[in-house]
Amino acid sequence: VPAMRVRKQSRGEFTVGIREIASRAKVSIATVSRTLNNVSTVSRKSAKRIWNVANKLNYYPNNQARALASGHSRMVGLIVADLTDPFFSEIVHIFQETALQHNYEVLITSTQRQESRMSVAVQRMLECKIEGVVVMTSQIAEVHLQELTQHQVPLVLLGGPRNTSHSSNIQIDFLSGIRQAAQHLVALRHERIAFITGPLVFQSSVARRDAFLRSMRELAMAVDRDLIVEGDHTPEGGERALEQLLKLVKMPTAILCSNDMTALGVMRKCFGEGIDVPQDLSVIGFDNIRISEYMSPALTTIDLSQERLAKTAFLALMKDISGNVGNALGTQYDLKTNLILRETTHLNLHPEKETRKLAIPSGRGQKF
Amino acid sequence: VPAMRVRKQSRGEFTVGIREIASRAKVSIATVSRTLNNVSTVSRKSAKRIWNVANKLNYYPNNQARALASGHSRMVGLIVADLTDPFFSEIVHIFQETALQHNYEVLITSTQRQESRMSVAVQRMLECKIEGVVVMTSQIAEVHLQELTQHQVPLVLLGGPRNTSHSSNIQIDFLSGIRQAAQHLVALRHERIAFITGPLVFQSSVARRDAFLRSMRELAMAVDRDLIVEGDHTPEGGERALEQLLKLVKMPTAILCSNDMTALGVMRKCFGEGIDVPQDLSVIGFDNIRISEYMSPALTTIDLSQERLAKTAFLALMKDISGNVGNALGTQYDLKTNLILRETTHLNLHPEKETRKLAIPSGRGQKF
DNA sequence: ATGAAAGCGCTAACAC
DNA sequence: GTGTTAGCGCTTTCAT
Repeated sequence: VPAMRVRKQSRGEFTVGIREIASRAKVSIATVSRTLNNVSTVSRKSAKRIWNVANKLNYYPNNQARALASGHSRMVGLIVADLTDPFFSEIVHIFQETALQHNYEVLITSTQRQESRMSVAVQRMLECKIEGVVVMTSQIAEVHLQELTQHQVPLVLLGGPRNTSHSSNIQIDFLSGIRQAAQHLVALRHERIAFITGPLVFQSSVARRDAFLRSMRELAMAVDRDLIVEGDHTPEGGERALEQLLKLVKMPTAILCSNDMTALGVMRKCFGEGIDVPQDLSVIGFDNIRISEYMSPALTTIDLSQERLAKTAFLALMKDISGNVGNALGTQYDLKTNLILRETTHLNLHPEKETRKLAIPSGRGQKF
Repeated sequence: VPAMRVRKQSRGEFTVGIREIASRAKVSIATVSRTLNNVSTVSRKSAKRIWNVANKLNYYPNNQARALASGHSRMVGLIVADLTDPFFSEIVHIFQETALQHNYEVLITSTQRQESRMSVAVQRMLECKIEGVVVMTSQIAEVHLQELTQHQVPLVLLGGPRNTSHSSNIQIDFLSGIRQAAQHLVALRHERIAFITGPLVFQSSVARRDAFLRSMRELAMAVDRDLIVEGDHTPEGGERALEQLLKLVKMPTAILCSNDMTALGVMRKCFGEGIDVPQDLSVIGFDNIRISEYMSPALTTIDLSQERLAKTAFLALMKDISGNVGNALGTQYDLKTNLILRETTHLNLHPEKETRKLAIPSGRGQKF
């Protein structure tokens, strides 16, 4: 039985493919493929003809088929802790934008800070045959990362363990910004400075707290145990933490928060309790999410450039994907943080002991 | 030359596929495929054996291959105006969550309110052979929608034109919520009530403004032309709009904003200018984004349930995808809006003319 | 510079 | 219940 050369249309649907283009342009499908992929060995004449036909037919290549045939899906994964957190939504956006410029699609996953969601996320990534994954959440068990590396998937972690093999790592230099914040507050005569942490089960939360502790030690400032309160990086957590601080016999005069959402909750609670920010209480956030600028008063915060982070992450992944195969140890990246002075810090009006008066009239609008 | 039955591994990479499983489980690849797809006609014994092998080999199906062979990509597209806008990031999240439950991946696109980005978005969708698209932005030219319908892609629009063929439509009932807001303000004795619109090139912005105008007319309240100011749905736009309002000889005592981000800008500016919200000026937002609750004072706003919107959109799309093929007219959906009373509205303390005193002491915390 | 042909990993008839 | 086989739409040698 001779093979028929009839195009079988399954389910009666009609799709333009390179076959159609090939026959109309009187060339082989190979030439069409080359043309569409900008392979240089195609003659000007054919190329022109092929492009014309393709446009006329309103042709769009089939990514699935392409991926299958070429072995490259041109997809990467991005796993974040919470897509609805402004900090991450900004990152997701820039990351995707960057990916797009490199002709990559990105599979987004928000774990909503629940570790249980990771396994399904990893599964999706693997089934879509992504070429690499960026992980921006601590709620990820070793097992899941192993599952990925086991399948040869290049990994870029945010604040992962120091010397990871099989994966690159982006480290945030919390200390640089937090030290600036601490010095700023001390310069404003604050003596009782509180710190509201993130969930301490996460490395990154611990790192921020430790950076604070270290900064205070450098300045020879005592820090009561009471003044370190655990939050959860949500406004609600911030409110609860402030409540706890409010019960103290000696209230802090300044609070440093592990992220801006926490600071948002703190300020909200202050408003409710009639506490004036920054006259009665100075507040500093962390992340510099877009809306921090629009709070009233505008939040003084530590900037962690979401744009730099997102771009660094994608580029790091690209490097690892296109780089040599296999077990090469990943690259380390470091991102600095910086204090952004706005309106929520003020000279401490109620110092406990008289210190020598310095000519620092106010913290507002002051260049650091 | 006899055909060899050797698995040719391209590029030297090793991937477990159903062939591998089949040979180890001593069945054909068809049976493996059936098992993995839970087709009931597989014997218990074989199924068990196959699952065991699959698990042991750490097998993950290849979605691309699946899509190609079956003709179903199990991917849908979601196009939103701005992923970094809290209103949309919430929607994106819930939409994706819902999609996941139905075993669908979602291709997210944020047009950043630029129409130019639509064409590339549409291109991506088409190349990924998505099964349907939800469009939640007005910045989309007819041409692009046509491109999609032309390719038989089911469409769900948010606030699209009324009687669209080839696409379903989710209509927001702006009037229900805006009328409540207007009545609330009038009940609080406000007479000069301003409205900051969204960009008036968009149907949805016009619709909100018109709902306001209509509500005021219903209440026999005059609305000066000066009191309708165009914003752009960003905090910056809100600030600019308030600036304009501030120049008026007769300031409004209440402002209704086309969205919460605008209200955020307004409140920020008020804080800067020493205008007390709500004593001097009542402010009402629209959308009820999560942070509106955490502003200080907490924003009174009109709720548009992001959860309902996202779920409705996805389910509508599912219906159109699985429904009959071709040119069936889509379904219309309607979503109500509702006033949420919080802390940014207050009895007007400076009424122009004495109206009869009613026993309404304050707008704060009041049930409407 | 172009074409023929062999798959990529899987699904879905169809046959038994 | 299970196996055989023909593709899905494309890329990519290998010849020519």
